[in-house]
Amino acid sequence: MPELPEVEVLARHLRPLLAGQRIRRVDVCRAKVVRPQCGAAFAAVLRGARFERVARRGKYLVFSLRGRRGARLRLLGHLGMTGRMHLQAATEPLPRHAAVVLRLDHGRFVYEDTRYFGRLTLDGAALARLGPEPLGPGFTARYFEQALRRSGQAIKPRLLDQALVAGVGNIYASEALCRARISPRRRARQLTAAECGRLRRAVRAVLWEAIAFGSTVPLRFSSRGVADGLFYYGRAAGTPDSYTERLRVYARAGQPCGRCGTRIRRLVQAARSTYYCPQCQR
DNA sequence: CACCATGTTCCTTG
DNA sequence: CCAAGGAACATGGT
Repeated sequence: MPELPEVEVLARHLRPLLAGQRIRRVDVCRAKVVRPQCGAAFAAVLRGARFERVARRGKYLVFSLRGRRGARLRLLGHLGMTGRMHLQAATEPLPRHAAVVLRLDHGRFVYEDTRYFGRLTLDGAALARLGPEPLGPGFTARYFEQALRRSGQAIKPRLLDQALVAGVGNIYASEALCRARISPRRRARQLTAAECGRLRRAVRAVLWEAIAFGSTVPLRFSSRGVADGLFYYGRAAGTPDSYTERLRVYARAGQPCGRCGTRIRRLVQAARSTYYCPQCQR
């Protein structure tokens, strides 16, 4: 669930639910997802803290809290590939892969992650390494063009570099290149100014539309069942077919391109799948 | 059994 | 030293 749009929708969902809530107790079920590595120290700092703000930066959730002695705390959450966060009643069963549980005054905040690739950390250093927000003012045409000019890497894996632009992942990288009609194999520095401009606009449009889509789906962040509200692969269980059409190329190898009918292809770049239309994207 | 999976970090290769 | 690519991480779905 974890590219920028999914994290943004989650942040909006959690914001009103967490504001003002106090952490009574912290249970670290999987020590490896927590930093500092000592789960006891992590728990001790957060115990008694109160949530003040929930924000997003790239693929990170940023929780601002006030510690029990008044200190400002910043908790970063990264969902890895399979992480989820939701609130549940204290009487509900914990999900199988619960990694960290924050017990609140009423109910609890659960971070679960089947593969445990995600992280919760009190160390904010990761944010300093991120590039500009793609939907923010720092992601200018000039910045993007100059940043791409410095790399001979293929443009698709280049888009996954969080220091170039923060929040684009494997799904939306393919989608943005499709929308901009640029081949994923093109070298970054060989894109023309016009192509850089198209790609920048495509990145923004694809992310913006995904957020808009996610925000209109009634979200139910339950840990079990199919309709858990996160628009994974563009499919929300039990919703009309139009939602399944949301992604133009991702995971559609062999299916006809919606524009020209050519079969969509899958290729592997830097050990990740890329999907594209060989006719439309040159 | 084989292969694939929304991400990041670390190691190797050139 | 640098850039780029691949494996590792851990679990589940098809």
